[in-house]
Amino acid sequence: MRWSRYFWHTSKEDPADAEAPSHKLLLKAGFIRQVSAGVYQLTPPGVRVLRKIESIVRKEMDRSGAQEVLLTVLNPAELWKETGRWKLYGRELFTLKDRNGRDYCLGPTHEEEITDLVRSFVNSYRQLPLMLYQIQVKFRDEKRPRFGLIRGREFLMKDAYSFDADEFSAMFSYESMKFAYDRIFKKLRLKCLMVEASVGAIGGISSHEFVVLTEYGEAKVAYCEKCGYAGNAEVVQLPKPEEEQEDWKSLQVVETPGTDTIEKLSSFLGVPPRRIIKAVLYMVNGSEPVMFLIRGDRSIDENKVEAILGTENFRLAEDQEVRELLKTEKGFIGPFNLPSSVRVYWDNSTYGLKNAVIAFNKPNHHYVNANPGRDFKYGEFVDVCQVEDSDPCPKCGSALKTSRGLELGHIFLLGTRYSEPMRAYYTDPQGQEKPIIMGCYGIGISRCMSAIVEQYHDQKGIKWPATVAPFELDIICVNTSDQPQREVAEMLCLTAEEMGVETIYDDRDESPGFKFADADLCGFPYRLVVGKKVKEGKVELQNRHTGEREDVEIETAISKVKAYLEEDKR
RNA sequence: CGGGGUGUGGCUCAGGUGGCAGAGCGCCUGCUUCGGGAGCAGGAGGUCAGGGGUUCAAGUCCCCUCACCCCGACCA
Repeated sequence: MRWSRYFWHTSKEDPADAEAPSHKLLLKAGFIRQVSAGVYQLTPPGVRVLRKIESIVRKEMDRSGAQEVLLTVLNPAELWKETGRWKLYGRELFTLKDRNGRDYCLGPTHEEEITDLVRSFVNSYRQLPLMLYQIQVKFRDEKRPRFGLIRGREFLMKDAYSFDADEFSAMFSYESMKFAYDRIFKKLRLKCLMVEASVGAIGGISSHEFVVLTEYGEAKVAYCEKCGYAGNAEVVQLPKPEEEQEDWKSLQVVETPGTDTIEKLSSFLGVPPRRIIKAVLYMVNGSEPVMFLIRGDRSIDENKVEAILGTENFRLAEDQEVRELLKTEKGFIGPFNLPSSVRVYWDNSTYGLKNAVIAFNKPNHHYVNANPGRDFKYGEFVDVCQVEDSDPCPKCGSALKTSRGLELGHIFLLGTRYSEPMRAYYTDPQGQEKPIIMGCYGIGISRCMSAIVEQYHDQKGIKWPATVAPFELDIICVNTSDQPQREVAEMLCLTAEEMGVETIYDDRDESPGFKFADADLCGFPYRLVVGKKVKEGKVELQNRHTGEREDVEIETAISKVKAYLEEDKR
């Protein structure tokens, strides 16, 4: 491909609206262009990368026995009403009406539609198991699109669905997807962690996420370097700590004016935050007060709260509600003399404290040296504590590490959440009608493109792994007005194409520095520089990943590149 | 959905206290140059996000709307 005729336009300036490296570089290098919030166009090189990711995913899906389908973008509301998700999915669903006023949505995921397809043809155990997948554009009206392709409102996703006769067989399908995902992320060269994920309110059986560790992700994960355990922060259970060993001191009431935060209280009393018991009041379903008590140096994980409450419909109590219910101010909430309507939960972190500080619903006052058993009684213990670095691993007890992560894949054993309400039943060998056991398995294809850039870039630009690079080789002619140089460059270009090396030939009438900068920015794994050394029968081969340069014979240059590439892609 | 910020040429931005619309990059023409975003000369390119208001006069002051970005809670 000749760059002078190729629709590829890079920019010298950093784009103003981008923050994340992948967002910045994909824009600057001209792979994507923004059309509106969370909606992007892909240019020819952008499509080349995307298609490569897609074909890696497709190949591994096919290999694991999944069969490709193409479902619709425009989904009729009826199917969504069958499972109740027309209402449940909420504002994220892009909805529209046709000319006759019928309701549709732009598919954000396709459980309903695939179940509809399968139930129309499958009615016997003899037709199971079955695994179908598609690579399709999805639409979600995200509250906050972010970071370019990382979270768009329109994005490309691979979604697979498994259909099995029983749970054992379904587990088998699930495991086969785990292996497929492992192979896919290896091929994409993504350093990826498989973490245990929450099964959520759907009541699924098993769920894992595949996350890459990057600060531009929205998942919080904890992992153990000792035993290999890894989990989404919200599923990592934190146990009660050891009871502290310290003699009881005498209980005191201390005036603590204006100490409405843990920091202020801690420095006012000279007591470390971990000796303070913090009370947080939530309102569930608008009006049911629930109090959580947690150690002052820890914070509440609202995903865990959701799991305990069984609803996502809760929020922190307003100042006014605190006054009405507890006759006190925020910062002075405690578990004493509460109205009977207030449910109380003690986080595990509060267990075994000695000589603690705790509020008792009197503004500007705290108890100091409060001790469980003498001054107060614990109630029901729960785990709502956010995981932090060096918390104990739930498997082996070693210190955990925590990190931000970007979720690229999610696999989920669904059970009969969709097959039951949609009556996707089959007849078993005994003639009994049974619901099909389902699983679903997603990979954010366009998101992977960003994730790869997050993991493979430097100051100068992108460093595409050979498996997904838009072109494998960039040929630069230093002086295009030098006849011999140009002839060598053209010849190398032809040879490369004949030998099946995907090549772009930078024949643009620009200075060498300009072309070098673009080559670094756009991230080709290999670059051949045709310059002065042509006289000696040599050209320079550069490796974008290692930065290494070597002079190679013109005759063998391409076969050398090809050999390197084969090694890289292995 | 809460909080913060920004909208001026294709891109990145400048335009105290109202007074002829600007620069750099990019683009076009010509000449020179050619191993790390070249030089000189000439040229084109604007609904200053949109609407309303104040004023002799608004990019600039006031009100409203819209768009986009960032920080938090949620999805791949």
